[in-house]
Amino acid sequence: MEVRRTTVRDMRRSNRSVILTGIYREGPLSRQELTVRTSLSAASVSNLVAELIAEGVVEEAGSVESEGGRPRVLLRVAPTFRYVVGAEVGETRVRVELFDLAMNVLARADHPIATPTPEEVVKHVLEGLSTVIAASGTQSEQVLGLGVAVAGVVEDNAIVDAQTLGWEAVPLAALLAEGTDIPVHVDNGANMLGQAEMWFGAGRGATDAVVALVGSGVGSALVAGGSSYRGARSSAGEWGHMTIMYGGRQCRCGALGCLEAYVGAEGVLDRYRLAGGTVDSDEETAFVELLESESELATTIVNDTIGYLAAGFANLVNLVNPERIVLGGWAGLLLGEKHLEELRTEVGKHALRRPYAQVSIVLCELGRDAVALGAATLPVVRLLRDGGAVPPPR
Amino acid sequence: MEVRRTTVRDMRRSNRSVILTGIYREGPLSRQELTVRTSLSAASVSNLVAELIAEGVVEEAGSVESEGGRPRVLLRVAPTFRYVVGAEVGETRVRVELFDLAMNVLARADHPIATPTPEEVVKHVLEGLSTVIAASGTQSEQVLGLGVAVAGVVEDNAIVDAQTLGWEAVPLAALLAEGTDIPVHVDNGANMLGQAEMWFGAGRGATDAVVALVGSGVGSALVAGGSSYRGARSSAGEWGHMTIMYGGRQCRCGALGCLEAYVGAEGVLDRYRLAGGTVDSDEETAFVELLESESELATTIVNDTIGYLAAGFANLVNLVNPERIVLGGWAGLLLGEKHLEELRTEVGKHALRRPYAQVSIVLCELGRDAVALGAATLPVVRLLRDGGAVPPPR
DNA sequence: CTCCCTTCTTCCAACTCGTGAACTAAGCCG
DNA sequence: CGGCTTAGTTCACGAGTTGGAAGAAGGGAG
Repeated sequence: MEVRRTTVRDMRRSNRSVILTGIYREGPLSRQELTVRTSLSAASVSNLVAELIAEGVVEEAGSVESEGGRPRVLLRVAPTFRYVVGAEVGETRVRVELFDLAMNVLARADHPIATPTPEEVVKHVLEGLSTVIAASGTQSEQVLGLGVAVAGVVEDNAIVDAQTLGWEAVPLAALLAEGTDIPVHVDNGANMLGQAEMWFGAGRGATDAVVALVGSGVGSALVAGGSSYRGARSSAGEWGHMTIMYGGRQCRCGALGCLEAYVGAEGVLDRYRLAGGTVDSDEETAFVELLESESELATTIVNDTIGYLAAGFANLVNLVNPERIVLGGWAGLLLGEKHLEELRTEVGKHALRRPYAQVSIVLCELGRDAVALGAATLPVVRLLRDGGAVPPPR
Repeated sequence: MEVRRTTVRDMRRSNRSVILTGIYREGPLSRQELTVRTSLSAASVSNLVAELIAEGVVEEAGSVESEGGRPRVLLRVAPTFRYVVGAEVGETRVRVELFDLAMNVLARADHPIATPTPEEVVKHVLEGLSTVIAASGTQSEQVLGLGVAVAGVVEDNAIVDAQTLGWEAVPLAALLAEGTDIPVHVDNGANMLGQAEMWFGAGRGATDAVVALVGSGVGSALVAGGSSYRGARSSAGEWGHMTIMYGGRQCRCGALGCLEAYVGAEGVLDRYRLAGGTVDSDEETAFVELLESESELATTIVNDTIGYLAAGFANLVNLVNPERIVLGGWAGLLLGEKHLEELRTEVGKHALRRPYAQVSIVLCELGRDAVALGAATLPVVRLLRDGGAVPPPR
């Protein structure tokens, strides 16, 4: 009995949420359009909008002529109503960015980091937070929340396992909360990048999609029915460790034949090397060189990679039946820019006809710096869910 | 802007639905327990329950002593309030069953079928419907709905594609509706079996699960967040055609290396045959013999099968992070009864540690005849969703 | 057998919300 | 400037939930 919708007050909150979400997600809208889309009465829309305007969440933004009558007044979420901060915790740096509600970057703070211990990271995130708040000239009370993206498994705002950082069971949100009054949200980096693409990039408009990220490793973010799917215990989306070659290459996760071992940049270059290719010491340089090389060996390796990746995509298509697959990650983008058409064709060879015909395969639009942007949407999601109700100051 | 929750009337409907669903799914409950679980006030629960009792949907069912005070009156959905019918359309027969709301079978009609043309099937389903209604002594008006399970892709109650039956674009629900006034629902057979297991079998209590079906072919039903996940266009769950051996055995779907080609009974026996084993002409007999044989070859084949199946399971574990995987299908059950422990161990070798630790792998409890039962839940789902409101007679 | 205690259930006044219909606002056209 | 069209607002009303108080139903003690 999970669903509990009760009092008449909840209804109002819910309606506020629907209206606010509509205004935020579907661009400036007039009250009139809102009544149509929400199937609320004009009276209620007016009423709720008036409330939202009075609270400063929504503002009027010019008008648009209608068909002969009174012009519609467009509404938008006031970009400067509150601000949100997103942080990306990487292996080598911490990046913190402050956005207004229209998701314009107002300030940024990067900090290189040598050994990413939890203490170091907490310190630099908090420093970055102060820095961006100061640099943007906003007040701390005006910051709605801080979203933090980490490359690891996150359950209930606490990090459970982050191998690349060497962390285990680190209550990151709690640690950060000790140093700030701003509400903290922590989530997985791949999910956050996916979230950014879904809201502002190639995923716009889709409700059932997968954002597939191919870098040195391979991951993905699943979106089902319009919201991120986390599975039973928030670790869904581990697409990289799907077996596509039973008994095949050893993956760093220990298993054999994982997709990552074949299409992750590391795996690709390793295959190239084993086949006799020479590989630059820098992974990205090497990968670019491989893609640009016209040698027969390089071509074979690249083609094989496309084939393996296509099988991985086909598995997604068959199992999840998404309407869109968004390919990203630095290696994924490099690969996709040159070979997207072949990739699509290859997916068709592995996937069932019907779901294949229903999926579109596209590239990420936001580049790889969108992680902090995605993280910054976490507080926004909450704002929208709560219908613009701002948590009381502590 | 999909979510639209509006008027105060919807709220009542929704609350009725919550209460009714609670009573139905969590056994007999007292009003008092309902107030706790629904977080509605005692007044509202009483109010709504009174309404439900007056309409005959719910009835009191004895009482239970509380701690010293007035005993609680237990409530249950009146089993005979309405009846539901489930039909299973197979390649060789049509089975129709009538249940009361407690899902006791009250009547059954089987009909062998030679060439499953849509006309034949429609005719026999409708005949079966009349038969079970007559046999159970109920009135046609008392039948809430007819759920039909078909082995094929179903979109919006219409069959899009059913290869095993040789159907394409058959508007089955519409065809059936021409012959009866009872509301008709059509859905995929694997999903229906999954639904039955989730409600009454090994899936009880789980909210994120996969029901994996291994028979001659291989399929699955995905359950996410408590309800069946259909994907963008209702064909999610095609687990059998996931590539687990890139470039491997040819599958009947045309692709290479599908799971089904390795663990579907047909694929298993084919592998056995190719390796020199002798195989009975009847598939099931042959499969049982293979499992019982102690020859080295047979053992190898079975062990390999477990390995492949484990890889398929591991892919599910990694990608969707379910809390439970329920293995069923005739071949799956035969395999599972003997080798479940090995299967679990093997899954551990292919899956990531964390999600593997969070999943439990169990066998179906309902046997393979539960398809009609699952189909019959379709009208029940609707009844619960609508809070016990019965569609007006036509 | 009666009274009291505990717990479950119902009744009632108060409050909140969305709706429809009438009404106002605002632009356009002739 | 008046009529027309479309957009947004006001208000009385019906519908629903709630908290608190009263009622109902047993069990136990004397």
